[in-house]
Amino acid sequence: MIPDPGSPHRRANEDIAPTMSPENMDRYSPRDVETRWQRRWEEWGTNRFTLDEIRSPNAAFYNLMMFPYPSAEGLHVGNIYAFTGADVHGRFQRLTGRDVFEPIGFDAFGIHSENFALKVGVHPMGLIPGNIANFTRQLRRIGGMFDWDHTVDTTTPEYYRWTQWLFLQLYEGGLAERKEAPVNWCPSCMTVVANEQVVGGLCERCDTPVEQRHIAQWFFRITEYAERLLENLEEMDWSDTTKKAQRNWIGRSEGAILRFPVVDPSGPTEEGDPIDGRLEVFTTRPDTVFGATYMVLAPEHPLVERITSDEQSGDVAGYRERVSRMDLVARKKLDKSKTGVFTGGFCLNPATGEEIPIWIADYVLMDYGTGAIMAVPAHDERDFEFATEFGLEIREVVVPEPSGDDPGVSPSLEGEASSTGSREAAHPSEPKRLQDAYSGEGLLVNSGRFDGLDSRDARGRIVSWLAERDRAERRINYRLHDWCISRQRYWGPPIPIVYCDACGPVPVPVEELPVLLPRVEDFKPDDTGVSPLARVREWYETSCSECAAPARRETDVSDTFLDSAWYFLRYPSTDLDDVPFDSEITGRWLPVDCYIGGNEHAVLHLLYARFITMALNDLGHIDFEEPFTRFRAHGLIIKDGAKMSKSRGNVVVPDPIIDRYGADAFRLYLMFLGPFEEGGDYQDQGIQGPFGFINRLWESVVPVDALEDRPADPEIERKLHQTIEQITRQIPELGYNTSIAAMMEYLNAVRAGGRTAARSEVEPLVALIAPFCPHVAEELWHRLGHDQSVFDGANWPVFDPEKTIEATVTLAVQVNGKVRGTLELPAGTPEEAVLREAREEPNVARYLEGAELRRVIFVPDRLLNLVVG
RNA sequence: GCGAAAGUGGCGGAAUUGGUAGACGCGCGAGACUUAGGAUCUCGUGGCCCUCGGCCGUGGGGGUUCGAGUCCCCCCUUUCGCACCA
Repeated sequence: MIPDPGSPHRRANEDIAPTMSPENMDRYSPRDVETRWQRRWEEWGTNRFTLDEIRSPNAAFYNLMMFPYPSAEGLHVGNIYAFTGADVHGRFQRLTGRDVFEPIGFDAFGIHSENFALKVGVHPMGLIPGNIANFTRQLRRIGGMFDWDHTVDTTTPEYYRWTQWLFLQLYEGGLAERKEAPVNWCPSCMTVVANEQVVGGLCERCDTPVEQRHIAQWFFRITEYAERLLENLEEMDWSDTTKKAQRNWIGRSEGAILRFPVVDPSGPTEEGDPIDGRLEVFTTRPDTVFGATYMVLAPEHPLVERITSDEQSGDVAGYRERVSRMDLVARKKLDKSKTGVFTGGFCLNPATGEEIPIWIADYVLMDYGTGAIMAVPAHDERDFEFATEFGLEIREVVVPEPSGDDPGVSPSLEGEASSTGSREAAHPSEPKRLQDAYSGEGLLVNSGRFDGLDSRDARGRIVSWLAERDRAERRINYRLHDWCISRQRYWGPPIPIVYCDACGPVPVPVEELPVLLPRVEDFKPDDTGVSPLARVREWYETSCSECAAPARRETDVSDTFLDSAWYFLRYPSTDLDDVPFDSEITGRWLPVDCYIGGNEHAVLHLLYARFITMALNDLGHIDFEEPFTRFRAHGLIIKDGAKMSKSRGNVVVPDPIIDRYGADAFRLYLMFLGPFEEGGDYQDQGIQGPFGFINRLWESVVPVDALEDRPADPEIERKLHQTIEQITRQIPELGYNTSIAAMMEYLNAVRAGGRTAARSEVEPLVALIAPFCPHVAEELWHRLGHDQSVFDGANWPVFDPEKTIEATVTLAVQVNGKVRGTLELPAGTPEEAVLREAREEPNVARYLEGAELRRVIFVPDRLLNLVVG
């Protein structure tokens, strides 16, 4: 290999001093090999980049993996699995000649660290450096191709200064706003938690039931990007499951806003009465509006008080009180029966003109749609249940198409109404009553001029009709909420805002950043609903940058997800301290070519990172709007059929395994135990196979003098080219387990019958194994006489398609679809010749005896199927 | 309840996408070698009948096809998301 003078990688040292004594030179010692090469990579700067020195724009490859939270426990097997899988991909790219930037960092702010610090009674500022040092040691030990000159620690002022800058950019761009909002409050963590961090009504971190509170919070207006976040997914090279998860989370639904004029208890309100305003509902089924027999508001709906009649005000207030006290678990329990109270108020159904009662009930959620619904009990399960409970009218307005070929979706009626009798059954004069809501499509009935229309067609027409009188408009609604980034916590970047009595909220001038997080010994959150920083007067007291009057700092810190929403932009520019990221360097390396991470972040982190990237794009800071060209989620490692956890006692501790078998064997085993994107079951004995493989490879190469200097055996050569072909195809698709199997098969073939390998047979294998086992590959590569790292220069072997072609093939001969024999024949043998050979085969002939050959199916080089009768 | 993914030997998993099911590895069995090792090597290893050979076999039941682990329909189970989203 001729060293590339233009390579940014430093050339190898001339002499490489062996650290082993001659007598143990020939035995594979993972410890010796790995410490030697880790040291050498460090000395040579093999993985370090001067990021403005790449050979050509196409050669740059940004290989990203989700950075870890540096826990006190150290790296767990799941981390190592993920990082190894990503590292294999990066090393492969590099072996094919690309300049690969593979950074790593630490996501060390957040509740996780803070809670741990509280638990052990050590300040997080004292705790994090040790954890990071330990992680760094372990990360080096597993042989990742990390560029240690470009790491990120989100808790350093050098980093969070720019996190604060990012906040200010969004603030200036009108994408950050402060508003009072009902929030989830975790009484145990003493903080607001995002909707996303509430799992089944419980706090994601401590499983405490979450309550509701109303606090002024900072929000990022991610909902304004809902449509773009959704649209871009179409074209992105991400795993389908991740895209689906994002789509579901954004939750687009098409429907309409319908306006229901309020009727004053003392008499009908004039239409368009500006004082009274109008009640709006969101519905995806405007076609059922003729069946809306009552309306329900969320108990927190702002119009409730104005609608409630005097007689009902006691009941309404009591109900609202009860609901507000209720935690979200109880409220969201599905199996509980519907509750609610009548407000005493009425509104007009805009389609029928009838007065319908207005109720409040907690099954209507304030944070979706308009916080109000039109209830169509005949065609919505929840409304049906509610109407049944409170004896409200159920009016059927959609009946299934009379074709009746799909009885499964017909409404079941009491009595013996046939499916074609639904129409009459639905007539108000009929005493028969629906037993279930029918939420399918069908033909409209009881809907005035729209009777007989298909419900799908009726939607648009009814909306247009109501829109003529300004009672409806089309609307697309999203499940996605704005991103609440405030945390009433200590361990995060202070939000860079100052409150001035005269000027209101004033952004901290960029040149004054960072707003340093002060070292506060008492950082325990309390029940006051404000951050511990609000107890540090000398910190929060400041002056307004606009009018110089005394002012007060924002004491909330920002969400950890904000730290991780832009770290990939920082990595290439960590050398620079006057900008968050350099535009030229960013233009060269971003967007990220391949991002690998866990599915647990498939929704939130990825969505936030996409949003921030889009916002920065709109604000003119970067020229791309999607940060991750390709994303793949790795699977989960389980043990004994269950997720590893301390409580189960099935946690695999990596260090002792690496001590015994080496990082290379550990890496190889992890990549071998299942498809990378699906994960797999960790078995303690499993590493034996890959470890043995490395040993056999070692023995096949060492001592190098014993290698035969001859052309590869033709059979072996063919196998080699097939193996290269397969692996070159599979590694980019993360088909690691099968790639490793292919290498094992190849080595088995090389060693079959105890034959001695030729150099040309094993040298390519050393390069092939390099992504998985970088240390041993380097060692063998070096012993084979190369004085440069195997990763410098495009050392990935190239296959010759000609040489993958088999000379002879094994054909299966079937009689009536059952294999009765096989034939070894030259590749490409035509049908007639195969048939002739097949008839010679005794076992085949037996089955053809006395039978009439009716049909012959021939798949070239695969099989021959003889159909006899 | 809704959504997604998946069910293949004792185990982890392969299968060119409709063409010899079980590659590769673990484990297990037998043997070889020995500087006794957590080493290495050889052979065997889905079940049953065992005779060259045959029958059965990819969660269960149907179907399409010369041929189904793969495609279609119904059912069962598991895992993971979401969970009153109008």
